[in-house]
Amino acid sequence: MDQNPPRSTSVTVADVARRAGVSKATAARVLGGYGTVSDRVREAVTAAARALDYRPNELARSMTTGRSGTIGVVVGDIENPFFSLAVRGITDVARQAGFTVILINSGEDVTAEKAAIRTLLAKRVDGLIVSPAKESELDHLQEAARSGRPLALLDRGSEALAVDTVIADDRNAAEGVTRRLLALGHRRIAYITACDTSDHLFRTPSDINTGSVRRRVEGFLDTCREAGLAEMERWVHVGASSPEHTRRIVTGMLRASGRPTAIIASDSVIGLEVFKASRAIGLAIPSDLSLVSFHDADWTSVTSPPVTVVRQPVYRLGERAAQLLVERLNGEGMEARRVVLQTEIVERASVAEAPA
Amino acid sequence: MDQNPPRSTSVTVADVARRAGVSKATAARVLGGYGTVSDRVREAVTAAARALDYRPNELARSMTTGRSGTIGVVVGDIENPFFSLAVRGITDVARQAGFTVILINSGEDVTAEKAAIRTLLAKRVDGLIVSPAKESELDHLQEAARSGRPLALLDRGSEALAVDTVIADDRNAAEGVTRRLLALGHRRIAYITACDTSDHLFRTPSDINTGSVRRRVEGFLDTCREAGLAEMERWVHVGASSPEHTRRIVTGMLRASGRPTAIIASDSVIGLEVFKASRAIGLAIPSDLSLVSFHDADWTSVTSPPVTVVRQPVYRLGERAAQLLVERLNGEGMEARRVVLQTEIVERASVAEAPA
DNA sequence: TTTCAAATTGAGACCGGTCTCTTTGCTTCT
DNA sequence: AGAAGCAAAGAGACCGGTCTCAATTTGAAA
Repeated sequence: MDQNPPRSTSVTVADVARRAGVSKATAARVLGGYGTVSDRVREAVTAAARALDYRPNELARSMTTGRSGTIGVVVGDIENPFFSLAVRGITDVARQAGFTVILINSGEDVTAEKAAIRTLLAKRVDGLIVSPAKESELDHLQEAARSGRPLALLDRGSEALAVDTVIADDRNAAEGVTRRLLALGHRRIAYITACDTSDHLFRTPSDINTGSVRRRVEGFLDTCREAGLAEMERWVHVGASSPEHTRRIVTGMLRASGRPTAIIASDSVIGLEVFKASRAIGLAIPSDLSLVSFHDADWTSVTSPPVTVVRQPVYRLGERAAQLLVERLNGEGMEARRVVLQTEIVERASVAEAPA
Repeated sequence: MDQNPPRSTSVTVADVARRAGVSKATAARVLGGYGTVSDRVREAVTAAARALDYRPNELARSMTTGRSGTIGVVVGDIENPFFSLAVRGITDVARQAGFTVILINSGEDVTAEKAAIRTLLAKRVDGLIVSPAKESELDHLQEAARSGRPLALLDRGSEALAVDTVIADDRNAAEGVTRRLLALGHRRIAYITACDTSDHLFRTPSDINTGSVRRRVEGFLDTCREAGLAEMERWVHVGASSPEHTRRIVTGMLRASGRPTAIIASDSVIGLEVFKASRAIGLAIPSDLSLVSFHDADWTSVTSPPVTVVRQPVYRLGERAAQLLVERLNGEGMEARRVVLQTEIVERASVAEAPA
C-alpha cells in the first residue's frame, strides 16, 4: 500500500464523506470535532478518513475560522544567545497553547522589521511578539496593534505604545553595576553597545533607540552624575554591531592614553570581544581592567577570570511575553500590561579596584 | 483618519474592486500582479487599494495556489548554539528566496518530532528541513517526503532515505581527533554525547540513532582499533543530555581510578560542562586531562587554556540545506543530493601529551 | 397512538483569493 | 470593408474547510 504514486491532489472532507456515504457537512463535523454526530456515523467517517489517509488542511480551516494558529516572532538575531534563549521560552509556551511560531530576523534593521511585520500580518498570524529595533519608529507596530491582532513587546518597550510588554529592569541593573564600579574607585568607565547612531557618536541617551539599552545608559549616566562625575557621555560607545566593530572600538579605546579602567558590555557577544581584545593587548582582567557584561552567557563562568555579569531572566522574558499574548488571544481585551522582570548581578572575578 | 475603530473585518479584493468601479477579477489581477490590465485601470485599482488600506490575505492566496510560502524547520533545540546558528543560515536563505520559516523544537524527541511534522504538513508548508532525532525511525520522514512536499535533512542523514541531505564529515573529523590524541600517547580516551540509549549504556555504534554522532563514534572506535586498542566501547558515554547529567557523568568518570586522560565532547554544551567539571575536581587541562570539543563555539577561544575544537561549518550547513530545498521547490525533481561539508580541527591549547 | 422538542443530517453559502472561459473592443492585414 | 488577432475586462467556478438553516428522525411525554 506504499505503492500509490505520490498523491499530488490531497484527500478532502468531500472525499471522506463520499466514501463514508454521508454528506460533506457531516463528515466535516466528525473530522473537525464540532457539532453533534451519531456514534455510527462517527465511526464510519473515522474509518473512511483512515482508509483514505485524510489530512486536514489547516489553511482552509484558518480561512473560515480566521485563526491561523500561528504567532509571529520578530527578533534581532536568532544567532545571538539572548534571542535564541528567549525564543525558546516563546516556543515552549506557544506549543503548549497550541500555536506554532513563525520566526523572522530583523537584523536590528527597522526596514526589515517593517517588512517582517507586514509579511506576518499578511500570513494572518494570530498575534505578534516583536523585539523592536527602534523605539523611535513605531508606526508599523501601531499599525499591527490596530490591525486587531494582539502584539507583545519583548525586552524593549515603549511607553508610547499601549501594548503588552515584558522587559527586564535594565536601568536598575545598570545603576547597580555602576555603583559597584564607582565604589571600587573607577572613574573612567566605558559602556559599549551594539546600538548605533547616524554618525556613530553618542551624545545623549535619546540618541539610542533601543529601549533596553537606553534605560541602561541612563542608569549608568545618572549614577555617575550623582557621584559627581560629569560628562560621562564620552565614555559611551555605540556601533559595536559585529565582532570586528567591537574589536576595533575596544582596541582603540584601550590603546588610548587615559584608557578606561572598567568596561560595561551591553551583551555577552560584546563582552566576549572585550575579553579577547584586552587579552590581545596584554591588559590583565581585573587588575588592569574591570569587566562587567550583560547577559549571563554560559561561557562567562568558565573564563579566567570568570566574568561578573548581569543575569537577565532571558528565558522567562520570552515565556512571559508568550503568556501575555496567549492570554490576550484567548481572553478578552484587558488593559495593556507591562511586566518588569528582576535582574541580578552575579559577582565573579572580573571586577576589582581601579588601578592606581 | 486614524480614528476609524479597529477594523475587525478586513478589506478584500471585492471591496477594492467596487471602489475602483471594476470587476473583482480585474482588481485581483492588479493586486495579484498577474494577467494583463490597462494602465488606467491599474492606477484606479491601486488608488482604491491605497485608500482602503487593502492588505492581501496570504492564507486565501495559498488556498488556491497551493503554495504557502513557508518552510517548516524542525530542530532539536534552538537554544543550542549549533542549531541557532544553523537556523540563522536557513532563515537567511529562506527570506532571500521569499519564504518564511516556521520553527519547531523537537527536544530531540521522536514523538514530538512526529507531531511537529504532522503539524507542519497540516499547515501546508512548501517544504521541510528536519534534523531528525533518530535515524532508526523515519516513517514520518518517509511520509513527509511522500506527501509531495520536499524534505531536506540537516546534519543528520540516512542512506535509507532518498532525500536531500547536508551533513559534515563527522567520521573524518573524529578520526583526525582520535589519531591526534593517540599520537600524543593517550590510551584512555572518553567520548561523551547527549544521545542516549534505553539503559543509558553504550555497546555498539548502532545503539546511537543520531547519524552525525554515530559516524563520529564509529570513526573514534575504528581509529582506536586500528591502533591496536580494543574494547574502547566502554569509553563511550551516552546520556549527557543536560548540564546536570553531563556533570554527573564527567565527575564520576574523572573521580574513578583509571580515569581518562583525554575527553572528546560531542558538542560545545557538553564541552563546556567537561571544562567546568574538571576544574571543579581540580584536574588541570591539558596536563592532567586533554579536551577536544565538537563545535567551535565562540567561548572556546577565550578560556584558559583555549579549547581545541572541531570546527563545523554550522551556518553553511543550514544555508546549504535551505538552498537545496529552495532549488527543489523551484526547479523540477532532480535526484536526491547529499552534501558533505568539510570540518577542520582547530588546535588550541587543551590537548597535550598523555600524563605518565 | 399522537405530539413536540431534541438530536441528526443534508444542502448550500461563505471565507478571500486565483484562474479559466467568454465577451467586448480595437488594431491590422488583405 | 470584412476577417483575423489580440489585449482588456467581466462572470463565475474553485480551493477545502466551517457554519447556518432547514429537513428528517428519534424518543419520550401526554
